[in-house]
Amino acid sequence: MATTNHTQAAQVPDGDDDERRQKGMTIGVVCKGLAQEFPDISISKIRYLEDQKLLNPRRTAGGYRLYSPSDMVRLRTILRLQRDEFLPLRVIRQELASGRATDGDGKVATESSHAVASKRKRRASVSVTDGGAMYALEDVLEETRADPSLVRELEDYGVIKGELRAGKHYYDETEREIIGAVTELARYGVGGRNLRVFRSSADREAALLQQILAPALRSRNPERRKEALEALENLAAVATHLKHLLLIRDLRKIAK
Amino acid sequence: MATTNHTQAAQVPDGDDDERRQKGMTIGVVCKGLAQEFPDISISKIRYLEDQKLLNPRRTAGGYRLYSPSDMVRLRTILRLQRDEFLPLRVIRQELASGRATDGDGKVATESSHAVASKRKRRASVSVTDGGAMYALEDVLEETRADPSLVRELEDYGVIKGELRAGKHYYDETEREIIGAVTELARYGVGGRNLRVFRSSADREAALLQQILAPALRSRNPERRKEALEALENLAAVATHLKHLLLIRDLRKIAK
DNA sequence: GCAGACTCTCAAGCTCAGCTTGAAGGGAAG
DNA sequence: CTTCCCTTCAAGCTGAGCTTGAGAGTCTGC
Repeated sequence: MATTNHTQAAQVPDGDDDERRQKGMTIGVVCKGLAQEFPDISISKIRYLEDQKLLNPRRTAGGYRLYSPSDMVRLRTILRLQRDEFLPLRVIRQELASGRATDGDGKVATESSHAVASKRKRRASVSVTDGGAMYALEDVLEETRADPSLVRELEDYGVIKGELRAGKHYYDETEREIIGAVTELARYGVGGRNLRVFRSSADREAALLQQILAPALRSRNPERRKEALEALENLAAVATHLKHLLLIRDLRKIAK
Repeated sequence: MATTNHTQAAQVPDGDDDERRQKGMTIGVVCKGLAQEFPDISISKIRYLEDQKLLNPRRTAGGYRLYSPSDMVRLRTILRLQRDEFLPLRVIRQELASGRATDGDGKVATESSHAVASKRKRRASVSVTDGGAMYALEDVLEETRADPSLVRELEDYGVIKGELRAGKHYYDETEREIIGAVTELARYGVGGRNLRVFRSSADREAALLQQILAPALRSRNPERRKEALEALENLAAVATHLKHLLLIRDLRKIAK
């Protein structure tokens, strides 16, 4: 940790940067890179976080951990939630699982440590209005560590559809996250065929919400339409929250 | 926590209320009073908080602690910050010292109109493992601004069930939030009968998750069971996230 | 193809926050 | 005066969040 490097790239020839992006960084490199912002990071701590199911980096053939850029983002998020929001790991895990934990990123150099400002930043992926960003299949696979056959399955089921550009498949942000979530579920043993359950309930709800907001949505008055879109988004958020609560309620019966 | 009390108020005649306001309450009374919202409160814990300089109640000539109403507010704030925001005591102490801790219930009337669902801070309620806190019907109505008839409707539908203690209805944290969410939906025009949609999908998912974790949940090995419970919780979070993404996906088609 | 730096797993241990328990006693109220 | 309820203080317990060490394997450059 003692090394005083501002830019961690400085030590490394430019050529390696590409290589690192592809291959990922080893745990020691990751650790040194984070030592700037998080002085009490350590290799063993990073391994511990993995042990606690907060990370899941790729491995080399020999078993070495390889951290991708998105692993880094996730790791940084974890450390920030821990340091700034005082969240226990168990809660951070949940926050990440529920997609709630997009943090403010930033090359913000010296954020005076304990500024606990809750910044409500809405994720693009949970917004009805599409951001428009697209991601290549290979990037998505790398980032989510998804099984390619699972992606095909999702396409077959019509859950996602992607887009074909120049012979490559591209997915929007929501689709990317769907793939991530499904991959996560698969790790717990929820197979592709079970997704029908989720899909059909989403369809039913969408129909319900549409029905309620249909008049406003069809309005030619742009102001009114915008309001309707906002309402739609809020409704979606509340509906999701309610569904979660009902699920919890059911699970509690099961669990006891 | 040895004492076995069901009802905290029942033991005390009405006339004492004034007296208590002036003289303050003893630690035992305080403890019983808080037991509804904070089931794991205890006399020793309250004393511990004082030891940690978070409280400083008056004393009688004989050395008994006497808690004033403002002591109660402070104590409640402390417990809420600890339970809901996961703040360590050291941080709570600072927050209180710097006057930042205005949170909680309060008679703060300003929160009326534009309070658009900004209270997403709630974390405790999304856990499968029930905290055990209970809230009186009137408090819930006041807090969620729900229509009493709506609560009845929910009970009739079997969505919530409440608990009858000493002639009063009590609800747990999840039920309280369900009431809040449903109230919010009602404001957008989603009526009670539409809740079937949500309810049935929750039921289906619960069944699915149960099926997957059934063996582990039935395990007699407590360690294994605990792991299963954690997995259940994570699964619930991911499943909810996925449903949200799917809903968003559907709504996008509708919106455009 | 070997040295040396780096990494792996797994079990045990360590520290601190946040309480709990028990002993030994004094105050409050019927 | 008796019966709870309350007091302090010291010791102990539990779980979260890592650290350490042993023993073994991997990677990289020369």
